[in-house]
Amino acid sequence: MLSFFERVYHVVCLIPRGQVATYGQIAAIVSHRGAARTVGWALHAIPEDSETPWHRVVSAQGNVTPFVDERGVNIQQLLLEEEGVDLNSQGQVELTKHQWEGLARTEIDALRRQWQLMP
DNA sequence: ACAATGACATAAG
DNA sequence: GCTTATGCCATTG
Repeated sequence: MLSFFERVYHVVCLIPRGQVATYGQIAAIVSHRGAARTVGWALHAIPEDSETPWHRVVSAQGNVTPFVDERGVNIQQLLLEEEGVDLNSQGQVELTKHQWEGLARTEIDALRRQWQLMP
């Protein structure tokens, strides 16, 4: 039985390069609707050497995290731009262009079965 | 067991 | 547009 965090990481790894997903989207897959906050918590807990593409997760408005490094550079924005995801003047991802379509019902069900989640 | 925390979401004013 | 308030849920102290 994978922990909630591990499930989050698993799903985040499914987000294709050049696309982004919202916290709510992830939450809807790994748990019930409403676990969005915990998803954020899970991402916050990601070790830096992890290969999980956490930068492909943004808020429902397309906002990236306010986290910046010592030089004030927004890591997430940088990583996204490297993948060809453009942000508007307000530093938001254009969800209409880059939002991940998510998983098909059948795929979600398969994952849930794999995780032994009872809906 | 309980309260607090969090990189959220949604609805209402 | 904005600011609140409320719901949500796993983890941690």
